[in-house]
Formats: sequence, C-alpha cells, structure tokens
Amino acid sequence: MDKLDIVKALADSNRLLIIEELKTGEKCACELLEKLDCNQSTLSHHMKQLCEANIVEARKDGKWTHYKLKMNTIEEFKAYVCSLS
Amino acid sequence: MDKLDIVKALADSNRLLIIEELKTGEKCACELLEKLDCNQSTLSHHMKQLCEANIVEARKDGKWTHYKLKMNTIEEFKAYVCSLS
DNA sequence: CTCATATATTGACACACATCGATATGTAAG
DNA sequence: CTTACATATCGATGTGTGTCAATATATGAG
Repeated sequence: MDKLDIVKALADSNRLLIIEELKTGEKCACELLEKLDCNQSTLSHHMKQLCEANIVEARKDGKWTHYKLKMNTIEEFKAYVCSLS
Repeated sequence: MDKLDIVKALADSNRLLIIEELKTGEKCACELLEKLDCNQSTLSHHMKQLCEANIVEARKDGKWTHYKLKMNTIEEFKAYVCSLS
C-alpha cells in the first residue's frame, strides 16, 4: 500500500462521491454515472485512478463493469490514520 | 471537518513527511526544514496548507513557530476512514 | 452481419499547484 | 538603531490533472 497514491486518489470531490456510493455495495459504472455531475469518459478516468490506487476493484460482467471498495487497502489505510493518534 | 480539504492537504509527499515528523511531537519550522528536501519558502507554503486544513496547528514563540498535529481533526478523519469498512 | 449499448482510450485544454528566488515581516541581541 | 536570524509572502514558472468531445473496443440482441 502506498499512502501517497491513496490520498492522491482520494483528493478529488467526484472520487470522494464515488467512494460514498460504493460504501453501500458494488455498483456498475452507469449507476455511478447517474450520481455524478460529469460525463462518461471522466467517470471512466476516475475509476481507473481509484483502481490503480487499489482502493476499488473492477469486475467485468458482459457489457457491464461493476466496482466495489477493496477492503484490504482500506484497512491498511485505516491502520495508517490510526497510527497518527 | 471537510474530508476533501484534508485529503487534498495530505496529497503531497513532502506534507506526508511533515506529518510523519510531527507524529513524534511538536517541532519548529527549522527542524522540519532539515528533514525535507525543499527550500524555506516551500516549507512555509506546505505548513500553511496543513494549518488551513486544520491538520496542524501553529504556536508562535519569539522568532520560532512550533507546529503540532491537531488531534481533533485527525480523530474526525479517522472516524471517516473507519466508516468505509 | 448490423445495430445498440456499456465502457475505455486519446488528444486537447484550462486550471491548480509545487517549487524557487527575492523580498517582506517580525523578533531578539548588541 | 542596527544587525542577524526565523518565518511568511509574492511573483514567476513548469508540471500535473480534471474535464470534455471524439473515437475505439467489447458485448449482446435481432
């Protein structure tokens, strides 16, 4: 886990919203797109960054791509934040 | 606490290093400067951002400014990260 | 095969931001 | 008052990145 990659991936309002949506469980790109005020290529770009930071994982299912939070990474990041206090 | 302000303030390698230094307690700017590979005005700029995000607080003492982690904010951020899992 | 739909990639662009040198401000000592 | 030191601010600059339109790729339906 690279702390810097993680915080950089979190440092955008749309990506924080995406995380918020994924807290309630796996969602596909078109569901996420409805919640965000941006176009499809922008969403795709954000999802790529979240995946590359290992915060989110993608699962392809036919035409759809489903995304969910990657708990391993989140737990490791949580441990880091806890170490600050 | 604004999550976005916090993650943006964390999203820089030098600022993560500063946080790491402040984990061990209050330090003045010149001590921090020794640990970082940047010039004095750059450090000052980073400290300002950390203060504005309420992650760090400054205390002036004569010529020196001492910085320490602001635990209230860190605890709130910790609660947010915990809410993700 | 053709068409529609879902998602990814590319290229361009504007804006944010990390960095530095120069300078300003503030404080203590002599 | 003058000098030295600690820190802050300013202006300029290069790099990074969020955004979009256009296009590509992939999948399934008919």
